[in-house]
Formats: sequence, C-alpha cells, structure tokens
Amino acid sequence: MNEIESQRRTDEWLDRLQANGYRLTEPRRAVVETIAASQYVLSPFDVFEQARRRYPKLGLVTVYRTIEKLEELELVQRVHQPSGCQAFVAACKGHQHLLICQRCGRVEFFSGDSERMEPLIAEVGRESGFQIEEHWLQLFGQCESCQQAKQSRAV
Amino acid sequence: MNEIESQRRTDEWLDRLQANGYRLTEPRRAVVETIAASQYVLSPFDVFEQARRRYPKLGLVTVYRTIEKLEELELVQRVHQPSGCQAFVAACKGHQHLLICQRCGRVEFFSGDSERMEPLIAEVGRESGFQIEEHWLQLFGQCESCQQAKQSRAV
DNA sequence: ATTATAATGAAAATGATTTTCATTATCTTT
DNA sequence: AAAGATAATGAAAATCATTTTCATTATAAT
Repeated sequence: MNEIESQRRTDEWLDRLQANGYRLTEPRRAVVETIAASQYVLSPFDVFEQARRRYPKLGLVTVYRTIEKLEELELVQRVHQPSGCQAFVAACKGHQHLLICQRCGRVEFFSGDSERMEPLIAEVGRESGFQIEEHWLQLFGQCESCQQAKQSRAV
Repeated sequence: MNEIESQRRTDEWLDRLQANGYRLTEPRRAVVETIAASQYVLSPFDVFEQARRRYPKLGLVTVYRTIEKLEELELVQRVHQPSGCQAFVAACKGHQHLLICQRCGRVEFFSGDSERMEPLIAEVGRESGFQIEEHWLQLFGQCESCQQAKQSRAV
C-alpha cells in the first residue's frame, strides 16, 4: 500500500464519516489517517501514539471513540489473536480471511476460497444440526521480512 | 456428555493437576467439576456462580487461578467470539475446530478436515511468503434447540 | 502428629475501556 | 461572514475484568 492508496482510503473514510452525520475534526483525521495507512494490527494505544505525531493534543479517548465509529461503518475490524484481542485493522471489502504475522503484526487478507470452505461448512452444519451463520478463518505465522530478521539474528 | 463421562474427565483433570505438583483442594475440585461437565462456553464469572453451588465459600480469584492452571495443562482453552473473548471450554484432544452457538454458548468440536484445509494453507503460505504456524477455524450459528426455541417464540 | 509450603479469599492494585462534564470546534443557518 | 445549535474534545472520574498482595488455612510429605 503506497502513499496514494492510503490517501485515497483516508478520504473515503472521512467521506463515509461525514455521510453518516459525523463531523470532520483534526483529531479524528489524525486517527483515520493512521489506521487507513497501516498494514499492521494496531491497538488503540498504538493508534494513539502514532496519531499524536500528526496531532499532538490528541486524547486516547478520542481514539476509542473514532475506532468505535469506524467499526460501526465496517471500515475497521477487530483482530483476534492468541496473544490478545485489542487490535484493529483497516477492514477489507467483502468476506475475507486474515493472515497475521505474530512477530510484527503485519496483516494480509486472502479470499475465502468458497470452493473449499463451503462444502466443509455445509457438512459440519448437516452433521451438527447447527444453522451456521458466520465463520472465522485466520492464519498466523511469520511474514517474509520477520523470517529473515530471525535468521540474521541467529548468525 | 453424560454423568459418567464428565466424572471421568473431572478425575482425569484432577490427576493431571496433581501429577504436575498442584494440590487438590475443595475449591479447586468445584471449579474443575463445573468446567469439565459443561458443554457451554463459560466466563470466569459463570464458572464462579456455578461452582459456588458446590462450594459456597469459593472466591472468584480461585476461579481465575484454576483456569490458568488448566489452560497451562491444555485441559481448557479460551474461546474467541464476536461478542467477546473471556470464555473458556474444556479442550478437545488434538487439533480440532470449534462450532459455537451464539445464543446459548453450546460448543461442539469438529475435526480439522486436513484434506481441505492443508492445501488451502499451503497455497496462502506460498502466495504470501508467510511461514504459517497456526490456524483458527471457527463456525458460529444456532444449535438445534435454539433454532426451535426461536420458532416457538415467534408463534 | 508435625511441618513445610501451596492454596485460599479479601482487599487493594492494575490496566483497558467507558462515562461524565465543562470547554471547544464544526457545520448549518442566517 | 457572523451567530447559533450541537457534536466532538480532553481531563478526570468511574467501571469492569483481571492480577497482585498478604495474612490465614489446608494439603501432603515427613
């Protein structure tokens, strides 16, 4: 994700906020820019620290409040990890699954692969009697650069 | 899961605790029995309330401490849900996936279906360059009895 | 039985998140 | 462009789940 793309995403999010009756403010812009530009999972405190570089008077409460609105508009989503569930990322459009680096928090999305998933889900539904409404598939590991970082440390 | 099976699981867990140098106490037994017998996700407070029926002097802290030990021994596992991540269930042996009723919290396990999952994981690993170490697959929905409960309410 | 110490529960501490509230900034209306 | 209505802000207080502290009690080894 480059400068132009993240600027585009930021503008889109600000438009969506405004379209939903929310005002555009300096602190809110700082939070939106920070999350929209990041490829990493960010905790509210991470967002706070990074966004304060853009708007130093920013309060942590505003970060929480802005994330809440972005989540409501499905522009960001909470990321659940073995290490905890307080992080967020820019959401992907449509149903996508997550691949997360457990070392640096980098996130990638991959498509659901409905050909493989749907028969499995149907089968489990049939056997269990459950009416299945939602599914989560997440992969955890190490991204390319973290694999390299690990090797060079070991030498 | 019937009376005999849950008694068997309770005994197994108590043995495992003892084998790992932990003492068997009344409050601990009450917590173990409660979780071992349940097919539902339980928050620490749920466990507290239910286990207090067996041992009324039980403190909530002991629930947290016992869950911690059971988790360490991989006898219970934390369950992550859209609605929150504070619940636990008796863990299944081996790698299994979860199916959770979003209405009553009933949990079932289903096997990983490695024939379908492994190629998908390998493919995502190849395309992303990630070294994939772990995966989560969870299905959410309504169990049979909750589907019926919903219908009869509607009538 | 005695003894060392692990476990307990109450209370205090912590950490993340939410609420309250007086002040400030945005956006709409003039 | 100015004024007014009100949404948003940040500091401080409150809340909620969880962890730590500590004096007391219970377990299990001697």
